[in-house]
Amino acid sequence: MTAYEILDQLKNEEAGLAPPTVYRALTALMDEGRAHRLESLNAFVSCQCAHVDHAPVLAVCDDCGSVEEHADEIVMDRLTAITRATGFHARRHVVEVHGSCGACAA
Amino acid sequence: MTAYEILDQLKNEEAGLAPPTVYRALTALMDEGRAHRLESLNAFVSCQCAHVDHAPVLAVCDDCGSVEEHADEIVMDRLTAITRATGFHARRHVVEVHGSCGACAA
DNA sequence: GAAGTGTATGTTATAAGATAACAAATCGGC
DNA sequence: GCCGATTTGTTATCTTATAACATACACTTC
Repeated sequence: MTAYEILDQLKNEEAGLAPPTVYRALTALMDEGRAHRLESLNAFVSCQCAHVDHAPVLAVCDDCGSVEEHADEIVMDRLTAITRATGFHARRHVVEVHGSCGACAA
Repeated sequence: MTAYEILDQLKNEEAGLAPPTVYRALTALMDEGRAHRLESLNAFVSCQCAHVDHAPVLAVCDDCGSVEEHADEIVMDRLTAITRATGFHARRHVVEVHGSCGACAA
């Protein structure tokens, strides 16, 4: 869901809302780990995982738009290790996979 | 480098260029594997790797803006495997790491 | 309690990123 | 050469995100 889609929905309930309000709320939710940014679609998804420290792997179905969330510490640790080889200090990971979900791929 | 930064530069050499032209060129370059999209910054980077089939891991320094490119088949394969557990058919990977590069972290 | 400072919130305006739409040119097949 | 498909260039508009500003609120100091 993009910020503007959220805005359109909230406008039906609460007149006069503007983009900054939505973005601030989304930023707060992400800081709490309750929502994730989906960079490749300029969108946001609510967190479906039990609270983990690592960013999730988001699998996006290009056909139906569904988003699956996978927590995988091995990937994140490997990313941190790869980049550490050049002295890089990793702080935030963005991991997204585009494809077709099980239902659409069948 | 964002598309508009590229556009500004090209405008000095070739008057009258417009965004679509730049985006088309960038799309073509990405199709050839000669450039990569940096989703989290709405930017593009030229490909520095020997030609690999997999999307690279892009490590972005939030301090100086430098971008390191790492090719790692293990990460990509694991991403494909994780998502395949639910029948997902992976086609495109987005893997980016934000942090501080070796020079800035020192 | 009043004043000052910093932060949060809401609103307005604008910046930044991207694409739709259209016209013209080019290419390939017949 | 003609026609349809594709490519290229241009104009216009859409989409996403943030800067800027005003106001309110919270906290600290006197």
